[in-house]
Amino acid sequence: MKTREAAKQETRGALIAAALAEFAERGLDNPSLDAICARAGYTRGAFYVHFRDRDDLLVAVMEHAMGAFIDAVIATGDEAHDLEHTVARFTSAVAAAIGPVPGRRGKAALVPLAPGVPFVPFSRLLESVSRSPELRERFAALLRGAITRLTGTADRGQSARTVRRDVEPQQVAFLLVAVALGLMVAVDAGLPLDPAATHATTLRLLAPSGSGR
Amino acid sequence: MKTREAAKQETRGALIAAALAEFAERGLDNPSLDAICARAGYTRGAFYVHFRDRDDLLVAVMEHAMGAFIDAVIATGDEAHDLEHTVARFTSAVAAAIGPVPGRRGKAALVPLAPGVPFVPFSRLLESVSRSPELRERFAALLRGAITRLTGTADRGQSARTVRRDVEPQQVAFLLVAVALGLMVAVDAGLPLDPAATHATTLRLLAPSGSGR
Amino acid sequence: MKTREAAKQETRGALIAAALAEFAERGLDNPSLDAICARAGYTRGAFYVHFRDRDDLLVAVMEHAMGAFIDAVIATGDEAHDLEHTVARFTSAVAAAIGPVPGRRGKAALVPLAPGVPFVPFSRLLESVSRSPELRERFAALLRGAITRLTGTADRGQSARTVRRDVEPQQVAFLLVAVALGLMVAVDAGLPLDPAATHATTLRLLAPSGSGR
Amino acid sequence: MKTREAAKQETRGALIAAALAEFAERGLDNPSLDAICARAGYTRGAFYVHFRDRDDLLVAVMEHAMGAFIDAVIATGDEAHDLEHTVARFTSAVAAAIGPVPGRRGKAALVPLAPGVPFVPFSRLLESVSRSPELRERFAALLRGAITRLTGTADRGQSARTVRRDVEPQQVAFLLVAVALGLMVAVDAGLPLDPAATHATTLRLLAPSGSGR
DNA sequence: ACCTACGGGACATCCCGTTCCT
DNA sequence: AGGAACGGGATGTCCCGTAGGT
Repeated sequence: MKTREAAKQETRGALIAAALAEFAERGLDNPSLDAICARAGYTRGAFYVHFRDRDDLLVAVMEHAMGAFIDAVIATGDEAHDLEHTVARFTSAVAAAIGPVPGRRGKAALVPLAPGVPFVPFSRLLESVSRSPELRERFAALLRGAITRLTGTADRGQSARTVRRDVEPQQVAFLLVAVALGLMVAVDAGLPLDPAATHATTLRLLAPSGSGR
Repeated sequence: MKTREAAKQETRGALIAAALAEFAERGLDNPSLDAICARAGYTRGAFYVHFRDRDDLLVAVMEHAMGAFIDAVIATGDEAHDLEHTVARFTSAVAAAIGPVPGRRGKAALVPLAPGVPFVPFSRLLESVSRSPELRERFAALLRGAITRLTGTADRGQSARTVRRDVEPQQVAFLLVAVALGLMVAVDAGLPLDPAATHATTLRLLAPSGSGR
Repeated sequence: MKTREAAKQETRGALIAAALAEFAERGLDNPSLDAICARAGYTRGAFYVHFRDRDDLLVAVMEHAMGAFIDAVIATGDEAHDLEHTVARFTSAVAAAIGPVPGRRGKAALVPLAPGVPFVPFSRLLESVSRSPELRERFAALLRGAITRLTGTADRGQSARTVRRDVEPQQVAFLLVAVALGLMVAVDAGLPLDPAATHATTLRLLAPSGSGR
Repeated sequence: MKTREAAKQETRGALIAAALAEFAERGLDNPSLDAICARAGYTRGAFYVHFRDRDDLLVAVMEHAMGAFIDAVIATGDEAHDLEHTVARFTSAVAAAIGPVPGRRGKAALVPLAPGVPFVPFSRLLESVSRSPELRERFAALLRGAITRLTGTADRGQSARTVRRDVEPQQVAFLLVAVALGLMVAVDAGLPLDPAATHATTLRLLAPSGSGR
C-alpha cells in the first residue's frame, strides 16, 4: 500500500473535508459521526484513530476556518498598506459573507473558508472557540496579530497624515478589530449592513480633522 | 382558582432557574434534561408540559439573559443622556464581566443576568441565538432598539455640540453597537481590555474637531 | 395505541423470535444485536428496555428451547407409561435431531424447539447454561424432574415385572438421564448413532434376567 | 541454528499457557487477546505469527485439555484391563472434578489438565468443540478411540464371564461413553452425584445374569 | 399537571485482523 | 519474529421525545 504516514494523512484529511461539508450543510451539531465518516468513506473505527472525540474534530475543522476568516475579514500580510484599503476590505468581506448563500435565509454571516469551499457560521466559530482552550488561544493569537498589523498600518497612516494623530495607533487597531468582530455578530444576528456607509463613517472618524470633505 | 395558574408558573420558573444554573456551571449542551429537572425537583414529564423541547427551554432561559445583557452593556431606558455616559457604561460593563468570576480564568466574558444570579458566557448567548430563529429575532430587535436609542443620543449630542456633526447619528450608533459586541467577543477570547483607554479613544473619535484636549 | 403491557410483551416476543431465528441460522455469537433487532423491526434502543445485555437475551431464548428439549428427549408428562416407550422416544429424538437440517453438515445435534421453529445446537444450550446461574438452576430442575418421572416409570416397571428388580429405580433413572445427555453430546460431536441398536441394548440391560430372548 | 526454532516454540508455549490461565480464570470469551498476550509478555503482533486467529488458539489450548480429559475420565492405555476398573475410574474422576476447586461453587465439573495447572469447565470444552471443525474431529476421534478400547475391554470381559454375553460389546462401549459424557454434563449442571451407587448400578447392569449378589 | 417507561439514535469504548515497519 | 497502529464492527450507556397512565 501507501507509505503509512501518507495514508494516515489522507484519511484524516478526508474526514475533515467530509465534516466541513456536513457542518456547512446541516449545522455543527446535527450531523452524526456516522454520517461524516460515511461521507468520507470510512467508519467510526477510523475516526477515533485520528480524533479524540467529536469536539476534537470540531477544533481541527475550525483551525482551517480560522485562517480563512482572518484572511478575509481582518486583512492579511503586507498588501494592506493603508487603513482605507483595510477597512474597505473587511466591510465588504462581512457583507459578502451574507451574499453567497442565498438559499439559507436564517443562517447568514458565514465565514468564507477558501474559494469553492463551504462556509461556517461565525457564531459556530465562536462556539467552538469557547469550547476548546487550544482553539481559544489560537483565536486570541490571530486577533493579537491582526491588532499588531493594524497598529503598524495606523502608525504609517499617521506619518503620512492620512490618519488623525490625536489617538494612539494601538487603540485604533483594537477598536477596528472590535468593530470587525462586532459587525460579524450583528450581521449574524440579521441586522442589515450598509457596507458603503459603514466604511465611509469609519474612515471619517479616523481622518485628520482638517481633511476637507 | 388562580392557584392552578400560579402553580404552573411556579413549576416553569423553577425549571428555568435550574436550567440557568446548570447552563452556567456545565455549558449549554452538557447538562441533560434529567439533570435540570432533577435540580428543579421534577422529572421530564413535567418539563414537556411547559416546553416544546430542549431548544424551547434554551430560548426561555436566554430571553432572561438577554435583557440583562442589554441593560448592562448597551444601556437602557432614559438614564443614558449623553454618549460619554453610554460609552463609559459599556466599557466598564464589559470589563466587569471578567472580574466577578475569578475562579474560572478561562471562561471570561460572562453576561450578568441579575444580581446574585449565575452568569452565561457571551459566546453561549450567541450560540443559542444562532440556533433558534425566535431568539435570533429577539436579539436582533434588542440590537435595533439599542441602535435607535443610541441614534437619539448621538443626535442630541450633535445638537449640544458634544458630538461631531460630520457623521450620521445612525451610523455612529451602529458602529458603537458593533464595538460593544466586538469587545465582548474579544474579551471572551481572552484579549486584555484597557477600559479607560478604550473609553477615551472612542470618545475622542466622536468629539467635535475643535474640542480642545 | 395499545395497552402498555400488551405492546411491551409484543416487542419482547418479537425480539426473542428474531434472536431465535438468527441464532439458528448463524450461530450464537455471530449475529449482531443490530441484526437481531432489525429483523424484529426495532433498534437496540428497544432491546435494552427488555434485556439487560446480550447474555440476558440468550437466557430468555434458551428458556424456550429448554422446555422443548426436555419434551423431545427426556419424555414428558404422563404419557410415558413404560420404560420401553421412553427409551424409544429419546433415542429416536436424538437421532431426529440430526436429520432435519441436512444442509448444515458440521452443526448436527440440534435441539428441536417447536414444530416449524428453528433449532439450537445442544452444545449451545449447555454453553448458555454454564454462563447463567438462573439458566443453570432451571436446567438442573428440569433434569431433576426427568429423574423423578423416570424413577416412577422404573418403579412401575419393576412392579409389572418388565424391569429387573435388582437395581434401584432412582439409580436407573439417573443413568438413563445421563445416557440421554451423553447421546446428545456424542451426536453433537459427530459420532454415528444407531438408534435401534442403542434402544435394544438399553432395554436388554434393564430387562429382568429371565426375560426370554 | 536450532535457536530459531526453539525460541519460536517457546513463544508459542508461553502464549498457550497464558491463554489457558486466562480461560480458566475468566471464561473462554471474556479474555481479550491483548490480555492473553500481555500475560505472556508479548503483543498481538507476536500472536498472529503463531496462530491464525482466536479460534486457532482455542483449538491449540483445548487439544491439551482434551487428552487430559480422556485420560482422567475414559481411561487410557492398557492399564484398563477390566470393566470394573474402568467404571470405577470414570465415576470417581467425574466426582473428583467437582472437588478440587472448592472456592468456585457454581462452576463445578472441571476438566483436570495437568497437576498444578488450571482447569477448564467441561461445558467450555464442548463449546469449543462445537465451534471448531478441527477440534470437533479431534474430539470425535478421541471418543471413537475410547469406544474401541472399551469394546475390547467388554469383549475380554465376556470371554472371562465377568460381563453378560447377551449384549454386543460395541453397544456396551458406546453406552458407557455416553454415560461418562452425560455424567459430566449432569454434574456440570449441578446435579448431585453418588459415585459409589452409580458405579454399583452400572456394574450390576453389565454383570452376567446369574452372578450371585 | 406530573410520572413512568418505551423506543430511537448518537457516542465512546473495546477488540479483532491486517498492514506497515523494525 | 515481533511491535505499532490503522480501520472495521459490535456493545452498552446516555439522552431525548412520546405515549400510556395517575
